[in-house]
Amino acid sequence: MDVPLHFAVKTRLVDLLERLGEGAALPPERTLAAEFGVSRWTMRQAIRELVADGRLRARQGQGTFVATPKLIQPLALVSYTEALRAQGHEPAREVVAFEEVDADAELADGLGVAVGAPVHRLERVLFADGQPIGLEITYLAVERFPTLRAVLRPTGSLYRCLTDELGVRFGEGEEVVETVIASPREAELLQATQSMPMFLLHRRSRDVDGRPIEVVRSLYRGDRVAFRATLRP
Amino acid sequence: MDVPLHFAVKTRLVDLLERLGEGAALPPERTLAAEFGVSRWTMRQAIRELVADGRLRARQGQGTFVATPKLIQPLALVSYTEALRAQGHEPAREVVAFEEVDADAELADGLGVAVGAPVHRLERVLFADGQPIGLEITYLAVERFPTLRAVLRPTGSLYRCLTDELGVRFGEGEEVVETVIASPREAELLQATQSMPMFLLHRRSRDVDGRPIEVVRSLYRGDRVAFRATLRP
DNA sequence: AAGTGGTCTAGACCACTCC
DNA sequence: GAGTGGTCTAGACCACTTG
Repeated sequence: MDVPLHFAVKTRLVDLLERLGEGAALPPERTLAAEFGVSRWTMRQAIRELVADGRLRARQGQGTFVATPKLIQPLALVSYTEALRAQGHEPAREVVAFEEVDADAELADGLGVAVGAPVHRLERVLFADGQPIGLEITYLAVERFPTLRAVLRPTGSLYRCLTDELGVRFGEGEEVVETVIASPREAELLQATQSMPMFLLHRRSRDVDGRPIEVVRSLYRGDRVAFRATLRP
Repeated sequence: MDVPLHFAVKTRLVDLLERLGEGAALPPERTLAAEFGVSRWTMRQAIRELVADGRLRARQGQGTFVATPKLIQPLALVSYTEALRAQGHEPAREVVAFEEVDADAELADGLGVAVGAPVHRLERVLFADGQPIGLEITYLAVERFPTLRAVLRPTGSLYRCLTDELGVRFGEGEEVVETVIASPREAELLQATQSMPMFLLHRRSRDVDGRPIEVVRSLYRGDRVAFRATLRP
């Protein structure tokens, strides 16, 4: 046995799902395990990896299906709404929380306020074509944007609100991208399988005068999303 | 049982590894499972996630240890050598393969050559402080760089060779970043646990005149690496 | 009620490292 | 040889969706 059994199974499953079309249903795990002559654990390990790779989608109580390609999002200071529309997808948002919190050391540093200063905390689930793909938590200083709660339509574009109504001119930002495993709460909000790899993005953006605008922590489903960055020397 | 048992175990393990210092050894899986009153499978699931998150490192035959923080690499058209040195780490490379292949449709498109044209294929493992963190496969057109094999020192910087010796002036590039699960071969080359989440990067870069330079496919260990991008509006 | 994927157990054997 | 993590089995029960 050169490679692990579950990987051989994975390879055979790839053949199978390429013969089936996009959206097609796979046979049940138990049936596949019996057909392949492996235990259900081994079959599930193979399926689990294909789900993480974005090749399959598993839905409890329904079955396992061949997935559609990943969505590619730009890594840039642009509106989620416009970026998605530009690619022919339908964006939507759902507000999970919109509250005021006290800045901890990291937030204070990123927003240029004192530790303990009031900070807007806006947590939203991002949808593409009706499916949840990301969870975004945005922090903005209350001191700088005191009217935000009054001006922002929760289902509208935050970037549009900031630029059009509050006169913000975005300058430069930086984003750190890493992979993490989703927590149960995060997986539930994103309607994703638990323990799946996700992107964790940490963003700090500034306006054209170099003043801090926002600190953003976002979580995107690794099985549904990829990012495109423009590189410079 | 609100959250899955393995997640509760994971939470308790985080407490434990924060009490232990960086580099400290954890008790064996079987011992921990007994202490926590769970099966070894459940304990392994929790440990597996912490390894994927970059909090633990498991070494077969040795034990499990508290990991060091992730390395942050720039998403930019810069030399791996210089980027790593700038952060106080020691870069190294190991050539896995350096051969000529025929361009398939995707390579031909990315390199601006005809399908079937000869293409350099340089596959290297990237190290930081002696540990493998990435696997990089670079494709360059033989037509454009006929002397590459003669000029490039395999353990040296490709970017330095291209700019200093072959007169290339890098312009702009684009990189698509996604998460994937490592194959057994890839995991072995990177001395990583199998089935771990990794970054898959697809890069195309051009010179200042807009001519294609290279197509790069890289795989970075998700448990050891994060990326930093500079954002523009 | 039946069938699906999701979690978990107990136990086995293998591969590797160190003594 | 002893002890470690890595893979795999057989079987159980739970949670969810659809008829």
